[in-house]
Amino acid sequence: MVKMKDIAKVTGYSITTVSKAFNGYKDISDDAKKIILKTADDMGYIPKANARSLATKRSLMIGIIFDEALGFGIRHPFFGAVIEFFKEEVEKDGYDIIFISKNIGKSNVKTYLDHCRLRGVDGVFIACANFDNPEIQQLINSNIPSVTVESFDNKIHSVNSDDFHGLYMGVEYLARLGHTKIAHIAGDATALAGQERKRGYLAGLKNEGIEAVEDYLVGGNMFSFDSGYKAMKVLLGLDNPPTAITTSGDMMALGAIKCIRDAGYHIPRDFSILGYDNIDMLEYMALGITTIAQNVSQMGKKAANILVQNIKVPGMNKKEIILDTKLVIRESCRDLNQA
Amino acid sequence: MVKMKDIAKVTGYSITTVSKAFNGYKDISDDAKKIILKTADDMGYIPKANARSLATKRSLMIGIIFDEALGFGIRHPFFGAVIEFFKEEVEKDGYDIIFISKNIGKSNVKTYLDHCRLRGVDGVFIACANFDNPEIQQLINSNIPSVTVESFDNKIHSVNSDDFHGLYMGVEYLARLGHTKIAHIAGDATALAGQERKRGYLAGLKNEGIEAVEDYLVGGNMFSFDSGYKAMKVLLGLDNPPTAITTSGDMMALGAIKCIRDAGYHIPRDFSILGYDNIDMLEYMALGITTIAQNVSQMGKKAANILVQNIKVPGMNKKEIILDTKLVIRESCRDLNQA
DNA sequence: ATTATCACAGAAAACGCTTTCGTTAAAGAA
DNA sequence: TTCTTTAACGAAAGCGTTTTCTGTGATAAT
Repeated sequence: MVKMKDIAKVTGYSITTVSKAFNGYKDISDDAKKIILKTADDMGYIPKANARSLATKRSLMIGIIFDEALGFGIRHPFFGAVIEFFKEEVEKDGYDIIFISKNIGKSNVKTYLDHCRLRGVDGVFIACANFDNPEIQQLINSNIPSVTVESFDNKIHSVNSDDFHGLYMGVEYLARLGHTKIAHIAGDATALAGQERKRGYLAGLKNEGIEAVEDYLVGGNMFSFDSGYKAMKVLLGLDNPPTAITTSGDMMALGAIKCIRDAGYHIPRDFSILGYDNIDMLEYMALGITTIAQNVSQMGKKAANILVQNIKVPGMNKKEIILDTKLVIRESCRDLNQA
Repeated sequence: MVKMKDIAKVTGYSITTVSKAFNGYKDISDDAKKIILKTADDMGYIPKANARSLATKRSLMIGIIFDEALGFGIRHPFFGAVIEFFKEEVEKDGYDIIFISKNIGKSNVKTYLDHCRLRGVDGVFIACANFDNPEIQQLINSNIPSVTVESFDNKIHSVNSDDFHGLYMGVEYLARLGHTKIAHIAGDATALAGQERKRGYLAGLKNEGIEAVEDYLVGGNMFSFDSGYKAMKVLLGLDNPPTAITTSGDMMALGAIKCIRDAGYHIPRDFSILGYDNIDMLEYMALGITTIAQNVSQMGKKAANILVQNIKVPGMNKKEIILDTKLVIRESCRDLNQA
């Protein structure tokens, strides 16, 4: 592999000057620069990131933390998408992403922070994690710049959706369609998103003058398909079941739909369903599912921008960005007015 | 950050001996080793991968190439899953994965190979790529070990599904249900998978004594939802439309289903649909879609194993692995016998 | 008692790059 | 002319490891 030394030899310049040609130093003549760059190109020179990192203490790598109970990994319908947009954005600045897991190989790397240090990442994107996890705390208390989405911790930058308003908007829509018996399948109560969406649901109800029914508020553990299925099952068992069901995530909505269908009912004839997230999958379903869309691409991009910025200017103030949500109307909610 | 030098100072041993303690050298006493390891642990020592790579010329990083026209990136329903399993497997050996794209930042990195060299990856997993692409050729002709799935090139290890038999089995199943008017929405004709599945379809037909109808063989560009939708549209326009439609991918099947539904028909009453791949998404659909499952986890794992092996013993013979496919029966195919 | 073997340890070079600082010659100021 | 500034360049140290090779004292073999 051709290295700077080789270019130096061919051009007659020193290694120092060669290096300067690449790194925008001013104390080098235009001539020298031109010759060196040309020669480097001809010789097919590619700098070695490792060596460079060693010298500069910058790796141009960003770690991704993906600490979710569901085990989807990269395939997670929501976070997978956020990461994709995040990745595309940081690549513009020359960063590569790397997945941070504990237990890497046989080494003595045992924690997220260890792995970050091993690879010398310049920053870390905590895409999905429980902030009660001591390992996560250890990480965000370290000197490694970090950003997260869909969660909040005052030690770290975050970008979130306006989840409160999202569900608020959702029940507003349902009420407009004539629904009064509106349920909510809540997401993880320990997650910010789960809490906010539930709050939005409750506030939406109040706003419409609808009294909250205790039985209509179910779920509350995970955001999963199964959890949605189970929650729907209890809703179905009620003496006076709801006509519309809001959810804290599309996967739960999908689970609920499956449950409804298994019970022999039809959507939206018998039950109206409102999803949350607007994951890609919905595009491909035969039955169009009405949902509250998060701005996934913005979420990924903003997170990327903030992190990169923080890497460049270390002492940056904590930023918290809130993204608008949007109601995406498809076919899963019935208009009771035109019965 | 604590480095070997610090451990050396504290323990009184030399840097050399400290290094030996970590790397399984034999010319070090048990005592020394124990003391060094203990001290390292106490001091929270984590080796720096960069420095190590520089010295060893191994990076413990594997590049992932994801060169697909669809633009899904990481979110690709099929390859995303393969990559996840691949990742989990290589992590056991201490490898991290990194996504290889051209045009990385402002650097003079312009090709996949450039990016690989920049990062010094030990191997590369060509998850999805067109082997006619000169950049891909450049890469597999380099000295970097590589492996691919769902494609074939005699220069590189590959793991594939028995796609031929998959579709063969599919039409066999459909014929058993009483179907004789069986169509096929073909995948990309330039892709091995697309070709093999089509071959399997044709062979299956012949095996059942069913004459192939030219009009029943449609599609042939991409594996996408849209492509499936469009292909189904022409099938629907036929004077004598098929009763069953096999596809070269679940996304196409989903597109076809949408098309059928938009046209006011019902599945499986009016048309039977057979998917291919068994992507995760199918689990969550209200209508269970019968499909030919590829063994995604095995595909990812085998690819990982082969690549890691090849990294360790460079001159390894080219391997080609063929995985079994499996018919997964759900609800989308109608049994014509019990009409 | 002498030599060969062995177990253990460390010095030093190497990996490929960046960056500080010093040097030189030419140009400008006095 | 002499002094100061400036532009261009290179020497060398440093980043944190690994690895080869040499050295030493103790033990075993002769």
